Amino acid sequence: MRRKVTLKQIAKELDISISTVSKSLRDSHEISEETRLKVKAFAKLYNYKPNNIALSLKNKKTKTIGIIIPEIVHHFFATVISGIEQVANESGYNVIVTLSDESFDKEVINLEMLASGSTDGFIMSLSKETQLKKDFHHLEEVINQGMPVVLFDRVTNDVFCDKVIIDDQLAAYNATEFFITNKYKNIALITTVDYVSVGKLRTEGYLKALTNYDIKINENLITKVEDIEHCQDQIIDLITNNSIDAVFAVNELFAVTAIKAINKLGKKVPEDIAVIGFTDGIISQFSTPTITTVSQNGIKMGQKAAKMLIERLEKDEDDEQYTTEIIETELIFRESTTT
Amino acid sequence: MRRKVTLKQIAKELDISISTVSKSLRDSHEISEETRLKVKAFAKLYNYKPNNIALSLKNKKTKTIGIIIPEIVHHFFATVISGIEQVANESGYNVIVTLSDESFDKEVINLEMLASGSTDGFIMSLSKETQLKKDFHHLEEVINQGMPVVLFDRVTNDVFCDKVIIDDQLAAYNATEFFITNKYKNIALITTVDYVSVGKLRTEGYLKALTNYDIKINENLITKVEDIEHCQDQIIDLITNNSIDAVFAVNELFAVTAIKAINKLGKKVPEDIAVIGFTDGIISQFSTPTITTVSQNGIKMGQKAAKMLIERLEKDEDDEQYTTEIIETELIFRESTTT
DNA sequence: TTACGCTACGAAAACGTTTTCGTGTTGAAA
DNA sequence: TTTCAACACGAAAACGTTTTCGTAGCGTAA
Repeated sequence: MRRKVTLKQIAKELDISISTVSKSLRDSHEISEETRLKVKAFAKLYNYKPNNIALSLKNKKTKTIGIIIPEIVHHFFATVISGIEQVANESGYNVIVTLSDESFDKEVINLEMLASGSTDGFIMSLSKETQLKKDFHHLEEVINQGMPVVLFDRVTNDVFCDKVIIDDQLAAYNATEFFITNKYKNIALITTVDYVSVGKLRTEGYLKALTNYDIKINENLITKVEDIEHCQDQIIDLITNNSIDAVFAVNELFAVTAIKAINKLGKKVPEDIAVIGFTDGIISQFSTPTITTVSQNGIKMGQKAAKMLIERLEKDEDDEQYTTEIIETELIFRESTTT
Repeated sequence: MRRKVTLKQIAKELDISISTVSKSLRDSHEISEETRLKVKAFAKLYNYKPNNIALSLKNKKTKTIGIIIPEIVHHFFATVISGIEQVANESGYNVIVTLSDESFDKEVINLEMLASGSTDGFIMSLSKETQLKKDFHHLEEVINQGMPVVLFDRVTNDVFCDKVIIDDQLAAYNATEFFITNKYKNIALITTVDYVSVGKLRTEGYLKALTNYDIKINENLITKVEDIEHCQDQIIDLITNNSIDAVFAVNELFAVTAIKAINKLGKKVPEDIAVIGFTDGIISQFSTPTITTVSQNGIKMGQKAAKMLIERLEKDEDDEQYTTEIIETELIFRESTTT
């Protein structure tokens, strides 16, 4: 087993000093060409690679970005990671991923762990529990220590940092408006409980659209799902007990569940009831019928977040001017709606 | 902005030596209780956390596991990461994820980058290109340097290391056998090109089942998809031009595409044609009809891989005895088959 | 008084780099 | 012959830890 070779070993082997080896490899003009070539040949032969850890310690930079997300099995978050990874790699950064599992405690633990030297900055989306507790001390702490943080998707106004979001309210407004202008009268909403920031915003967009078009809001048509695992019953209730011709769901899961419920009740999508979802994930693309949905463009979101973070990392003066970037959404028309 | 506090700063502030501070925080009996408490109080006040990078350099351990996978937006890989992350966290390890994007070069670059001190070991699944080239020098290199590697799912016999896989052949055999014993006569196979190791194995399982039950193999019923993006046409051809009553697909995408093609041709699943897929992902769970599939249990796979890696990391003598763990699969019955 | 053994702490090395500064040698100019 | 620059290299510090070893001060037993 050939262990990793260090500058010291090369120096010893060639009977020169460590400094000379280091300078040779970095093409310093201080070193004669003879020595330089000799060292380089030797280094190549032994496949020398500088030790990242030592470099990190010396430079006080790890060239690593920490990502903390609630769940990785959500397609949306996976696409965001993919976007982050792309631009991070281009700029020579690594990406270290941890999951909060929607738990406040895990979020704090992961943040603190990564903040102890492992990463230069963070890109994160808040866990549900954190949004519920509204406790952001852990974020303020790391920001205070000079580590930049970029929040995406599930953000909060209570923390001052860069953010990248979509205009959830506008996107929901547009989806609802599409229904309205296409003569749908009874538009149901399937949404989350209010403490999920994006869910609340999407609900507001729905309400705003109805109000703007002078449509009376019927609370019976609004279902707030408490327990995602068992949303099916609630949704079936909604569809059974009301005469509706359109459903706007704030995520894919609700949308597909609605479609299945509608089918089960002997009605057809989109002929009897049209459906629009949120998040252009696997489900929307492959469900039958395929689902018209609001595309969040996770890749772009990740790319933007990474760019913002890296930009802040690479300039030394830390200005306190934070920006919130809004990624435009798009209504992707598929089979669950007619035009 | 309160920068991170170090031992040196605490020492200076309290006018004692660095050693004393370090020992106090680690509850050394060498230090008087008075000093110990004083230091601890001060450290707590300033929220002292040891610098991971410095520790890594000193201990020659990073407590970090490197993951290299082809794609993160594949649900299966996401579940594996989730499994890895779980047991890694429990053992105090971090997880750093990089993506090869199915490219050999990116796989090599990421591996080398992480091998230069960033991680203690690797868990990876080979990129398609790597499997095609059969070039594993990069893996041998890091293994030779004493870094343990655990390969999962897409593995190779050409590299000596721990592996965790499912018995792809057996799983495919069982799925095919299910069709056979339920009186299905004309069982089609939709699979990948042969250089994808798991695809090949699943194909073999299908063939073996047919052979064992004395069913003549009809090459026309076997479609090897070259280009996943445009698999639809190939699959439509298959179903149009042959009289089949069952389809075994080696992944979710092929399965759902087959179902859509079958529907388009005016036939019904499962009444006219039954379908079994592979991978219990989002698609299988939410497609209409839901898809009977072979569950790979990515979570379990990730957990096992992480356990194997950590076990090897924590024992100092490196034995050359490598094991290949086989995760049992399960046929999950849903609506795309009748029983 | 001497010898010894604690107690409580500090100095320094080590991990692997990079970089600043110092210095010995050489050759050329004065 | 003296002086000085240029060249080529080495010593050492620094990043933040942990740990080994050394030791000053003090109390106690002989």
